[in-house]
Amino acid sequence: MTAEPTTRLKIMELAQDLLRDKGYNGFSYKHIAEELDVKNAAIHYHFPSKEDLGVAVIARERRRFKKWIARQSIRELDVWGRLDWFMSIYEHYSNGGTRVCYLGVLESSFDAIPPELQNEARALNTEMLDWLTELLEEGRQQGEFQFESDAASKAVLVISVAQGSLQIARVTSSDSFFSAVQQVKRDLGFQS
Amino acid sequence: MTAEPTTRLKIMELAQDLLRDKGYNGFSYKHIAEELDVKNAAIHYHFPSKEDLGVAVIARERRRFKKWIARQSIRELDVWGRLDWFMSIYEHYSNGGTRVCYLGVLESSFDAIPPELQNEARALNTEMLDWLTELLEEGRQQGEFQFESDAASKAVLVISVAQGSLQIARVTSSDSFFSAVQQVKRDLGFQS
DNA sequence: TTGACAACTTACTAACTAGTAAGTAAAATC
DNA sequence: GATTTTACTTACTAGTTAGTAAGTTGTCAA
Repeated sequence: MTAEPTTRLKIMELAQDLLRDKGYNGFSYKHIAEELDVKNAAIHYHFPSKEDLGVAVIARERRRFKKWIARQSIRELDVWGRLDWFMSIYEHYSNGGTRVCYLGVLESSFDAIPPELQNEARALNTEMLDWLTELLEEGRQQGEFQFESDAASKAVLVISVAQGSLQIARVTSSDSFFSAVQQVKRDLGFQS
Repeated sequence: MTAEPTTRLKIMELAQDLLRDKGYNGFSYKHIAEELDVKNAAIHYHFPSKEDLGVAVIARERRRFKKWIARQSIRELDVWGRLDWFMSIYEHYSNGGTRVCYLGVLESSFDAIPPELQNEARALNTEMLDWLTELLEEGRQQGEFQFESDAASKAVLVISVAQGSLQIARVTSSDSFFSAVQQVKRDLGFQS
């Protein structure tokens, strides 16, 4: 889309990493300015307030998720393939066990982030839960997934496991994420 | 133990709440000072650095956990009872769906908290995982719990679910925690 | 060629951050 | 009764925070 990354994009990329690693209150415009060798006013030019920056990062992630789930190559996968794809989003976040997903970070310090960012976090959470709920329901109707609870509760469980195990992996530096995903799949009836 | 809470204890109580709700970088000595109507130097008197305060809060929680699991009334419970007790710790954190557990908070912004606090978080995490691993192994040997993976992986899964579902409950304001716990119990073989 | 606009920098601010040094009043210890 | 200790307050500091106002420079269209 763009040949060379503009300052605006560089800011968003770095902010995304910082948000993930340090939380919304764990980084400042100064960090970004020094890292990218620009002045903090340059960041304020693109994102007038820190809230704007945070919202922009999560809103982009929401757009990406929407685009992904609309893609033919994802839609034509069977239910197991789509589940694997969904988990691979978290796996992608997981950078050698040192990263967690945005939602866990934002949820953990929910009372300390600005209102618009709360809304974005809530929206992304809902969209992911809704998609996964539908997938689980479809898989159950196809006889591929086995579970007793309602699909929405199961979706919360699956995302909880992904989110939680990534966080635990961070402090134990183990591969707890992969093991957790395997258990979830087996729980749903996967024959290995 | 103490008739009236001293300033030191009040600081720790409030810091604990703030840590849980806003994260380590989401509160300041000023917040505590204003809330308790003391000067920020009073907090520095009891806890020279913010790192000391954070460590004190988590270290106390570690001592409490150790004391709990050593208690006769806990030890004499059957494996299901002990599992329920363990989950009730998280339930206690969950204050109408607005609170999460300390570990999730600290893990989420792990790169933005001071080293000694990282160590305390790691230690508490390990101690809880170890206790739960032993419980799961004992339950399996008694024929009460059914699971295929190794007990340590299952322990990570159970704690992930508790931690993750509390975080999700915070943004969806649902009772996802209770539903998640029920599913975990059913998964282990609980007959309702 | 001019004028508008985009993408910045320079230079600043007020409020907040953790943290300190020196003083004080009351209680405990000798 | 004198002195030490505890638990603070007063008054301060250096650095950081998000944020702004006023310039500067390069590009691009009329």
